Amino acid sequence: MRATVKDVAKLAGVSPKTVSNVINGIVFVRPETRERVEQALAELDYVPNLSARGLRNGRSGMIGLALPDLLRPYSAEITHLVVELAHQRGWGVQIEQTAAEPKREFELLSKARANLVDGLILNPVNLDDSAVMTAGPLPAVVLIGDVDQDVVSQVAIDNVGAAREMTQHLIEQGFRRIAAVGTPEIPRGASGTGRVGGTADTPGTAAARLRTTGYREALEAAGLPHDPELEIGLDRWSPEGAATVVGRYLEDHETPDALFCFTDTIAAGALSALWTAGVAVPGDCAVAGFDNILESQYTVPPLTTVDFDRRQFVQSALDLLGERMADKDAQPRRVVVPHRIVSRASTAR
Amino acid sequence: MRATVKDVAKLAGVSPKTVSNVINGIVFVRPETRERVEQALAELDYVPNLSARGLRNGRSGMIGLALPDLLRPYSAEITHLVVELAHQRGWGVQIEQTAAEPKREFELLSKARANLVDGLILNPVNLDDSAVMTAGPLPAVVLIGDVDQDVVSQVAIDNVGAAREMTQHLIEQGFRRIAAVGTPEIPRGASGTGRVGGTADTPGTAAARLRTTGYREALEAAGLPHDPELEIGLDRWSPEGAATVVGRYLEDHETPDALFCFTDTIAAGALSALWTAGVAVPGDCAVAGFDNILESQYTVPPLTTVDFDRRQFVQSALDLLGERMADKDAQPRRVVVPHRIVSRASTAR
DNA sequence: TTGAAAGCGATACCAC
DNA sequence: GTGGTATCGCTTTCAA
Repeated sequence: MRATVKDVAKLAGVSPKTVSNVINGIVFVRPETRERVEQALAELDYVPNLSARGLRNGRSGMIGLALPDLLRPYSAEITHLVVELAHQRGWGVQIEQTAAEPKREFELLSKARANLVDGLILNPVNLDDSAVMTAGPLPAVVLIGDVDQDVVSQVAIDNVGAAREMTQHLIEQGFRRIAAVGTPEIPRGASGTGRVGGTADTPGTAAARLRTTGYREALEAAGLPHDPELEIGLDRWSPEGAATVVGRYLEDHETPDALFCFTDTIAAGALSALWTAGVAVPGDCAVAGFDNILESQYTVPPLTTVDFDRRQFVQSALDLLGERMADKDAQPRRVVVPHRIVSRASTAR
Repeated sequence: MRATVKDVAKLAGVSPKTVSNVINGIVFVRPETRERVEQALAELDYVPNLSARGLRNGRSGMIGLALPDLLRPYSAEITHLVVELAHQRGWGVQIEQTAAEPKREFELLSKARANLVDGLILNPVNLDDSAVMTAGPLPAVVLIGDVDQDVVSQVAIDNVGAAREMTQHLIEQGFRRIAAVGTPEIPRGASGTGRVGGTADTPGTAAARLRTTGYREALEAAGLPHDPELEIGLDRWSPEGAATVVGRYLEDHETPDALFCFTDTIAAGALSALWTAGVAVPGDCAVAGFDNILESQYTVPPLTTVDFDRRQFVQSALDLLGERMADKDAQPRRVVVPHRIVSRASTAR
């Protein structure tokens, strides 16, 4: 059986409380006592039982991280940073995948209330039916990603602005027929074309709607026509989906001047489809992405994309989470992390 | 304050034990009693305290997953599967990054012994100085990846065989001067060239050594000369590292017929470097990878690579872990998951 | 079938 | 400074 504080206390000839004091190092302990205790700790190879500590303290020392789809390189980057930066604060990270199912988000919040995690970083896909909006006492939660709420703290980027600027950038490069890839897809029904314009009440992820808005704003500002045919819908932001849909699109549509893909992952699929179709990039069709994942610097050709400081993004999320964990009644705050356009060969003229 | 079993019991007019019985559903409870309890549970919005449960049961219901570098798409795929498949078994997943530091591996094992996780899936980079080899009572641990030990259970692929087959495949395609990218790098000292042959006592990761061995075996079997100049060392398996090293290599070496990159991530960097240097793939130089990450199907051109059933890989790891968690004295087992060569355009003749 | 009470291990309160 | 001791919330003998 593993050693407990009691065993250590007995061996060191002190009380459990003293052992605890030594371990947590808050109260002053006489050096010679400390010495004895530490020796006993080492001798018995003492490891504290974190469940017991958690029970007593009401804190587990862990936070939860819930992302819609862990499979994507983007998720890997977020996870990497959360784990690294949380570790610096002495927090462990429990990871979850919501797969865009609100049900899973509920489970997570409940887990947080079950004291298994002290806080939760949640990337909701669609807040309308998301768990956070339900009334009731919430654990410490920080939302990452752009959704419209002010119930809990949030860190986001300006999706509309970024999409507008990217579209504008493409226009400035001289491209005119600019397609958007990843616009909201009709969830059910006659989705034969796979294209649909997002309106206020159109289903789809928040980011998809916002980026579509920015795209349209830029077109309008430049006096370019809004062509619904150029909004290519995707029900899931995956390379396989993008490759399939873009490939099919190229078969029966005139090739656009440029594709503005709503994530780099989509762009990877699009590049693949264009290559398969024998369309030169950027010569016959330019391609831009969004997120600036690490891999996008090494695609062929390198990808123009929207960059934001992911480390600061995550750091902010942890800051906000820390605030809420320390003070349950802290005002929800919203942090917007700046972004910028990174222009690479995929949109060169 | 949150409701406890006691509160629920009081409200339902029963004892805590009965509430517990209802919650865990093991013992038969009279339907009308159950009804009352369930109503009370709902009314008080009861959520069990998992720390308390963990303390009492000695199990937390969570497993740990420790990967060397969470940043990679490969890590994302593993994490995705572990989270999904563990969830099916009712396990939560705590995630960690070892960054190839044995120190972190130690911390994790200690965390496992601290009852925060019931088991640990560990992907060690270099077992020689890895924590698992230290004596002492180990928690349930399963190793993923090819390292040489029989202390704990392990799931792996045949790295030597796969590398041999891939090299052979390239030879069969007619390539002769085949370079290997990702061979073990000298840790310190005169690493001016960035190339070094791995020998038995050469430092480097286990996978790097094993894949190098397979590569050499195939060359030898085909009667091709072993040219140390064709073993391109990498200290870290990242696209940026690969792009830099391969780019530099191309400047002062004759371009090989083919590059066998030891991961798809390396291959992505290599493809980028070749594109930058104006070397056509596969026309002037073929490229092959290893792992068949999702993105490799969509690179330009699509990447020939070594595929293995990642889902089965992870499923096996969880099976083995389950065994060890159920029976501490279960014999360590070793599962080897089959692999196959997937030939795509990047090595077409 | 259900109730009473002990105890998992660590910590904080209150004495000394 | 340090020692007893109650307590966190849940589960589980043992009785009834």
